[in-house]
Parts: sequence; structure tokens; C-alpha cells
Amino acid sequence: MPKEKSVLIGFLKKNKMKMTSQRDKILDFFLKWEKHLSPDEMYYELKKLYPRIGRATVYRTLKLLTKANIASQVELGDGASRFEHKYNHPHHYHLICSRCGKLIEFVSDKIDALKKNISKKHSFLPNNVRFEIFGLCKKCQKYRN
Amino acid sequence: MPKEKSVLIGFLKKNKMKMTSQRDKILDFFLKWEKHLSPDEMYYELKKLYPRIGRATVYRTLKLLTKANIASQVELGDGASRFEHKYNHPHHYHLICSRCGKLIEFVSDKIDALKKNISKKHSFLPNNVRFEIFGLCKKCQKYRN
DNA sequence: ACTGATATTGAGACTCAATATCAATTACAA
DNA sequence: TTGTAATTGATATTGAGTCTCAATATCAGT
Ligand SMILES: [Mn+2]
Ligand SMILES: [Mn+2]
Ligand SMILES: [Zn+2]
Ligand SMILES: [Zn+2]
Repeated sequence: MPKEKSVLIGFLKKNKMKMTSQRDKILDFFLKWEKHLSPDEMYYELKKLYPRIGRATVYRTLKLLTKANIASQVELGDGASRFEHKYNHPHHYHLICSRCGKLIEFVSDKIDALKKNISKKHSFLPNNVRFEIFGLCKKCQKYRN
Repeated sequence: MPKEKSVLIGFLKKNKMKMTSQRDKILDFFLKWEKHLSPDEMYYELKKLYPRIGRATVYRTLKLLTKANIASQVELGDGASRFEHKYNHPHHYHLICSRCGKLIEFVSDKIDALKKNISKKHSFLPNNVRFEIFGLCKKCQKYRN
């Protein structure tokens, strides 16, 4: 049993919620993919495996996984939210190629420090930072646009 | 005549496009507001003044102003894009209060430097950076959530 | 193992932002 | 002034995400 499943079960218990076969399947599926699927993409894939699953359940479960710190939601500038693994993954940021969609991840304690400094300066209590660089990846720089 | 209007006219000429009364009105309206309106908000306000104006025209014109470097588009995490003045405005970033929506703007050459360093390290040609801190503003910290 | 209160599910309707279509209108170079 | 190419706007459509609510599943307490 993956650790994430224990985490989920613990979270559910703590909140008087119930473990269900749907939640189990969605979690399994989510953990199998390494990166950045949108809820609808997951929904259509899951539908192939389990035709009776509902779209609302997928959306609800992804929110649940986010609250349980198993997933986190990122916005990559296409019109869809995407989810990635959070449990035991370092907090990181993204370079995004506007041409081919390539994603590069990186960590930066400088960004984390900036977050603190700037927040302090403005009496702001920070929760969540987003830092993304859009541009062209190495390959795509060869082409015109 | 505001400078932005000359810029727009120049941009249109260069691209074999035409100046129209709608574009003129939308630009005027956009320049009057200091900040961060969504296209639909602008559409409904403009509709009051000029009932015959079309929603598609507002969307199209805001894209046009963006291409002409008069406006820039920002995403503040509610489900709508928003536009702010770009011409003669310094490039800046945002602190966003998750509770009341308050917006604080700030500039940071450290962020600009990070953009360059990180991009270089990954052979990435950067175009556009987004940096946003979500959290609670001073007032909202007093309340529970 | 059973039971009942309660949490969950899922089909389908709905919302909201944004885009596409296309006939009618308008701008402007020549 | 005129011809043509760009623009407009009413309307339909898309697509992500949420809501509703009757039917179903879970699980704590016995
Ligand atoms: Mn990532
Ligand atoms: Mn701003
Ligand atoms: Zn690329
Ligand atoms: Zn606030």
C-alpha cells in the first residue's frame, strides 16, 4: 500500500469522511502518472477503465487529495488546472515552453526567501507562491515562432 | 489625445488594420480605469454607454491592445483574465489577498534577475514571468479564515 | 453480522468565460 | 467616390468546472 493511501485514510478518518472504491481508484490512477494531468484528462482515462465513474467524483476527489496534501494544483496558462504529486515531492517551480508545452521543473530557495521578504514588507501573511517563466525551450528556439 | 491612442493608430497602420469608433471607445474606457478589469466587466460597463457594442469586439480589442503593448493580461486566480495598463507602467508583480481580493503591486529587480539566471541555466529563452503571492492582507489576518 | 445515520456517488442540468460563425456594415487607399 | 478588405455583433458553440438530488455505499455502534 502506497504511503499516500495511508495518508488519505488518516485524513478521511480525521474528518469523518469515508473511504470508497472510487477514491481508491482515482488515487491509484493519479499516483501512476508522473505529471500534470488535468481533471478532465483523468476523467476520460478513468472512464475507460471504470465506465460507471462520474466526472464530478473525479473533480471532488482531486480537491480532496489537495486538502490532504497528496496532490497540488498548478495553473500552466492553458485554460485547465492540473494536478501533480505533492507527498514527498519538493516544492518547485516551472519553466513552460509556449511553443511545444515542454515543462522544466526547478527548485529555488531564493524564491522562497523573496516570498518571505516581500510579504513582510507589506504586512502580508503568505500562503502560496506562484512563479512561472514562459518562453521557448532549447529546441523551439531554432524555429521562428 | 493620449499617447496610447497614437501608439494604437501606429500599430494598426503597420498591420493594415483599421481604426474604428469601437476601438476608440474601448481604449478610452480602458484608460479611464486604474486597474484590473475583466473583459466581461468592461463589456457590461461599455454596454451601458454604447448599447450596440458587442462582447466579441471587447474581447478582440483587449487582445489587440495587448499586442500593441498598451495593455497586459494578468491572471489573478479567480476564473477570469484581467487587463491592466502597460504603456509607461513599470513591470510589476502582485500580492493577492485570498479573502477580500485586495491587490498589492510591487516591483523587484531580484525577480527579474532570477528570471535571467534560471533561464540561462536551462537554455531557456524567457519571454514572460509570473510571480504572485497569495495569502492574507493585513486586515484579513485578524479574521479566522 | 446487522443496522441506521450519514457520507458519497453520478447523470444531467447548469454557469461562466471565451471563441467561432457569418451576413451586414464600415474604413480608407487609390 | 468607389471597391475591397477589415470589422462588427447577434447568436451559437465550446469547454472547464459546479450544482442538484435521488439512489447507493460506508462504517461506528451494537
Ligand atoms: Mn511540477
Ligand atoms: Mn498590476
Ligand atoms: Zn518547446
Ligand atoms: Zn484581505
